Amino acid sequence: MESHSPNPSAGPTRHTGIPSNDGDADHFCSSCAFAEACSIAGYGKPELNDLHCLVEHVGPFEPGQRIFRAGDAFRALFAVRDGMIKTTLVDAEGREQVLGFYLPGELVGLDAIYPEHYPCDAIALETTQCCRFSFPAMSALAARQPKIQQHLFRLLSKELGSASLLAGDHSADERLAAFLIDLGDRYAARGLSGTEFRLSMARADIANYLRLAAETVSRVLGRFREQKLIAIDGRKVALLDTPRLRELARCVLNA
Amino acid sequence: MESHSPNPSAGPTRHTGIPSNDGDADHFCSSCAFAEACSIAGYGKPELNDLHCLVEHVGPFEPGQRIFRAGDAFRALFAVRDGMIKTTLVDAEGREQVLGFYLPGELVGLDAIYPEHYPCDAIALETTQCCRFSFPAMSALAARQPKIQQHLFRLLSKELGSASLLAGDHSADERLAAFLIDLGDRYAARGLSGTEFRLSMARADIANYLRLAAETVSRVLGRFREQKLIAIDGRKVALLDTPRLRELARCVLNA
DNA sequence: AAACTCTGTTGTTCTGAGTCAACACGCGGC
DNA sequence: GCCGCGTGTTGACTCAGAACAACAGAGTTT
Repeated sequence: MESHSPNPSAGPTRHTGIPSNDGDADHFCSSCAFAEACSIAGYGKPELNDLHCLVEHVGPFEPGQRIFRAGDAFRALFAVRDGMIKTTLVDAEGREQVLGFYLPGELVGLDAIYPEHYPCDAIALETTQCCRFSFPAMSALAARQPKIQQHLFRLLSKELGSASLLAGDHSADERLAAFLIDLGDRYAARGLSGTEFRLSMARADIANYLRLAAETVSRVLGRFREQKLIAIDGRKVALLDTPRLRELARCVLNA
Repeated sequence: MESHSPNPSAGPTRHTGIPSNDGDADHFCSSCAFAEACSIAGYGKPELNDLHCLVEHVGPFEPGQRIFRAGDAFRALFAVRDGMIKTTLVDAEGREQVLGFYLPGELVGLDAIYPEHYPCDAIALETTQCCRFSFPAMSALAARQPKIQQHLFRLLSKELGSASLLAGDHSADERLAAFLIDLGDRYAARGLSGTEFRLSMARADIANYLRLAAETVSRVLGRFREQKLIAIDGRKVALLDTPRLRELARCVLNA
């Protein structure tokens, strides 16, 4: 592990309901996957309370710890509050396959609804805290609150659209440019810098996610640096020439 | 076009509601994407009527005709009644990318919910008839009928899971074996033969869908024939050794 | 029946990315 | 300090599949 938290509490801790002393709740909630649903429902109204009552804070999870495992019964969706999660599939031959990376505000577990079991492992990449949304409670609420139902449909459909992107056959350069631009855009949507951020995942994870060899990722990032497209030092990256990167990424990202 | 229907009516025809003389309605509905939702609701009950009232039969569409185009406003989901549909994305460079093939009973358009516009073209590969489900009416019904809401969540989640499959990095042999096995399984789920069926799409479409060159598809199919895994004549294919094919496909298909 | 088009197959060459291997760096433990 | 370990970078070689090209068969058109 690159950085190991000095926090002595090894396992995840659980808080039922919303702690009253949660100072950053408002900040987090404003960029959470359900922010839109909440604001439509109207802060302070009973509907919002309904939504908050089915939420549970879980964590912290230390790097490498699993939030859920492939095969576990599906009970809940998880929104990342802080940190980062990767989801991985282990295929018949035992090879790991990275399906996605989830930033704060994003929702993990939507692909578990149909099989009713999580199809993949969810693994913390950094010290990570989550909101746990009970899915039965969530569906019940969605049935009463059309806006929330609509929101869930949209979240599912959105993930469906982005899943198609990685599927195309693109060069290593295009894939990496798209990866960096996409991460940047997602950080920006969260209100953080979209041009300077930390890659929480190892090069091998990036490579696996993009279906490339780790060596190829190294080489392409090196070339991008030579071409002054990015500055990169370890896991700290800065996008220097977003227009050219976006141009490279265009055929991957745009539908 | 390989086979051109002699049907003189060029454009798609529309029937509002369910024609009373639709002899095969029951047969089709029993294998449609909403069959489960209908049977849960209970045939003959008012809920089923609700569902049927928001359905419209559209078609026939002739091969090459579009059911919807990328960019069209999203109003409805389409279930294939008869024939076959491919969905294709046209990227910035104008290159076509096949996203999926849809058999009778399957639902097209779920990826349009989020963007509120169809992200891709839907093109008939054979003379094709569809059921058109108005999405606003569908959501309204889902809000009243939790089972139907649940069913839609499941359909979305299912498609999300299968989208991950093609994303893996697999050899041409594995991809083609998985493609054939998957098609067979889907035909079988529909009540048709899972080992002998027609490939409605051109080799170039298969290749594009699997992110291979058309020549590679030809060669691999030829090799499969030599190895007596399949018998293939033009677009008619028979799976001769499903166990071995399934073994080949294993790391692609199984999660 | 010749010319054309569309689809599919086969042969040859070429290349992007994988694989194997060596090595550099930072970090924690002894 | 030294060692081991995980992570990342770089170089040399290999290979699966792409690209290019030629051609065959089946329909259509003239």
